Amino acid sequence: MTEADPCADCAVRDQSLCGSLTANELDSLNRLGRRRRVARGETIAWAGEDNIVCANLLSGVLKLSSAMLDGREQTVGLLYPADFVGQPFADQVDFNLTALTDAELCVFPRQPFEQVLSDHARMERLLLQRVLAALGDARSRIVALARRSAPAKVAGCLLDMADRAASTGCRATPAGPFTFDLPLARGEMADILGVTIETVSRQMTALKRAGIIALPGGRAVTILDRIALQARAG
Amino acid sequence: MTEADPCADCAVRDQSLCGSLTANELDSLNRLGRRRRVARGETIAWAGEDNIVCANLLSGVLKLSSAMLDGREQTVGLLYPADFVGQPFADQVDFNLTALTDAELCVFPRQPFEQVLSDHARMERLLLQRVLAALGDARSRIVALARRSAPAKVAGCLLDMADRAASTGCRATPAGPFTFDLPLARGEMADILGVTIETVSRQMTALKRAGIIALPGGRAVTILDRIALQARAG
DNA sequence: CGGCGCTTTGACTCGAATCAATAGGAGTGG
DNA sequence: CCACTCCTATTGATTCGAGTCAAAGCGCCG
Repeated sequence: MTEADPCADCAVRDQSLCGSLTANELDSLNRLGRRRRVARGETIAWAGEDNIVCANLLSGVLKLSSAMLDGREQTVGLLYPADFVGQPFADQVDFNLTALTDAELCVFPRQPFEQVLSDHARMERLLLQRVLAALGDARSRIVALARRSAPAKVAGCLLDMADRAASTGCRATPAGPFTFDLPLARGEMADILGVTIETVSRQMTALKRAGIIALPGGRAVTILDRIALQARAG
Repeated sequence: MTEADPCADCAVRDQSLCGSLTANELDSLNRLGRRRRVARGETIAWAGEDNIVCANLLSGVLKLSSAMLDGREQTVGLLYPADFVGQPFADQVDFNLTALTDAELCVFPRQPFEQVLSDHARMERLLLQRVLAALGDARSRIVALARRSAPAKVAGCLLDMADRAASTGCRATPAGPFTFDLPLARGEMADILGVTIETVSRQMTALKRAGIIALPGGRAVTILDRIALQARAG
């Protein structure tokens, strides 16, 4: 091979779909995969375009979203490192795919990737399980969007983000104060929760005034009273 | 075989996952499958229960739903004939599964069914494609629930139901008046759309007064002006 | 006929959107 | 270092849509 093994330094080798493959089998994907960096805010694919690629997300956070006619936007899902990105077997892309932070992808052309799926049943099985999990996640999100009040949405979002942050380093005592950086701007939270920026902002200040969270500055959030936050998440 | 081939009279033989199997291969499922009838309103599985079975839906309409603490309910998906029912690989059921109409299922014990998936890659592939489609559907539903007004939700629901009815017999001229039976009571529409019964009722009468639909009685709905209905669906 | 469940309608309330300033904060250039 | 700008976030005043509460109306079946 003229090229160094691109998987050797892969941060998500064991967490991603590739974890189902032996070093040997990985070769077939190796030949297909190309690293790609995207900057915060960059849109990787637009809804309605031809569906060209799939990928593994190596680092960063991506969002899947749908744009309304009136310019508003609704986020339908978030993608984190080791998540699979893309829609196999679809001719067109259904949702915009945008980087919320700087991110790095391992990109595969879609159709050859589908062939790899056919050749590696364990990988297809793993993908099926991930898609089933994503389906469960999307359905839970339906319930939250349709039935929760704005305070509950914001509290729930903060808890989700805190759990996500806790599971990727920066662990602290689960009961005590816990500080982390939101990967989301207010507007992005609003797009996820199906409310306006102003509503998110108001709920955040309400939580701050209630002594449940603190906002030390920047994108940092400190959870002072997790129990109270969970109570508000309904 | 002591038992007559249960697939011989299956109404959805070619539309369901079983369509991927040859008559020979079908034997392995045949041995697992049992027909089950459920009555309108009957709940087949409760969220939180052990996940025992998967199934193909032969006839009728089922809903997947989540119950709120306060007694309200949110429907997260509908299932139609030939749809696959259940969550392979999950230990617990995530959502209540309830019959909206009298229905008939072809039920498989979950774990043996998973083995059949492993043995029949074409079938697993087909399931993957269906789950991907369900994911896209759930995400579209997220957008509709989070961002559409009540009039748009009701109009959109009627169009969905009309399309579904049109594709299963009772076809009429696409432009002219088109009458069909809603499989849903008002309360069920409300649970799907994330609004109250009263709101659904008001929107229906608003559409009737605008001359866009007629309500001939029972569960029948006539679409008089599809264009206007589409306009309201946003 | 009477009761029960579903639907419609009305009056009122309340929560979140909208409209409109104002305030921070990061980066730039004088 | 400070003034300026741009962008995001916060805060306030007001509106509007959908929820809530309450009361009929209707159809169905015993």
